Amino acid sequence: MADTAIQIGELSRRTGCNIETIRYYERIGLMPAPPRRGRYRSYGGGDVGRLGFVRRARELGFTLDEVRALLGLAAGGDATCTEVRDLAAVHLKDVRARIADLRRMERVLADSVRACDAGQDPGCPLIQTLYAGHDRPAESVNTKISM
Amino acid sequence: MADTAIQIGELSRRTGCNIETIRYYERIGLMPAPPRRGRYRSYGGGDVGRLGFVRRARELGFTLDEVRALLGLAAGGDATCTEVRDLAAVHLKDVRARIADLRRMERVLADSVRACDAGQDPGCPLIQTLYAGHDRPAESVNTKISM
DNA sequence: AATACGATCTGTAGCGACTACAGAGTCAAG
DNA sequence: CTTGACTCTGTAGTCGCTACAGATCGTATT
Repeated sequence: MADTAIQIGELSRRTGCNIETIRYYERIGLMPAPPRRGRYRSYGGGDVGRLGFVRRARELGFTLDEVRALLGLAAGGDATCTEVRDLAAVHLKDVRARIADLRRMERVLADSVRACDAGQDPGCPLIQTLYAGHDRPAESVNTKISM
Repeated sequence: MADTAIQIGELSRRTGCNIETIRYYERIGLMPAPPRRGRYRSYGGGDVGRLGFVRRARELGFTLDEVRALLGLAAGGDATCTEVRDLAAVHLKDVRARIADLRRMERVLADSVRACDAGQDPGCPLIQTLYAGHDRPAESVNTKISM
């Protein structure tokens, strides 16, 4: 436990997290500032764990603020499970909304591409879709256009 | 056709596009700088059409660069349908990849929430998932974590 | 001992697609 | 003549990184 000290490059390799990103996480207070060996950052096993946690949470689509909250909850006792659950449930709802949005896009795009391939319309079907719009002004579940 | 001149607020209302965003589109050259009545921008029917086109393309998830390309193609003749089709097809692939990513997230989240609800594990199942990772380092189709 | 190489350091600026101000000017109605 | 709604310009902020530039550090080789 004592001499498992590693440098930032090794931490990066073990977690799959970019070096610049690690330093960024430190700047915004998501990762603690580690002690220095000389002027180099010196990390331990705890950091590998914490950063791994952060990365996995990010892979599940949690925002950095949510990750911060999760880290706080994870540190607390086990009475926090409900809170974690609720955070996840809210996020899950969001993920599902995004899936729904994307599926709508997918459908329209696939239809257009198919119509293009059929090639019977005078003029490009997709361009026509874009010019005319399709009935509704197309409000998405998420108000904003989420790239 | 002559006196259909409208102000930016009206254009915003008709297209559902934020005023600031309209000015932003002008700055980046996606919308042409309209003539001025005094110092106020004065738009015509063509602008409503063009901006509507842009908005619908954005709703389909095209990037602004892709929208620029689509606008160019739309202006060109009808030999461009193939190019439009290809642009759409590439984008469709991307949309599908994102859906796949989100579905992976959805599955893990839903599982965790369910496990939390069951409430049999000692400790929170989601927190445990995040700490331990689930077998693979979880590479997504899109290399980067796409919020 | 000099030098080359790799890793790390700090600090700043850029990305995409907006969004949010501040502070000034313009216009019509009451 | 003032109020209120609208518009103007310009700049800075958002999110989550990513990409530099230019300095410094530690080790290995010549």
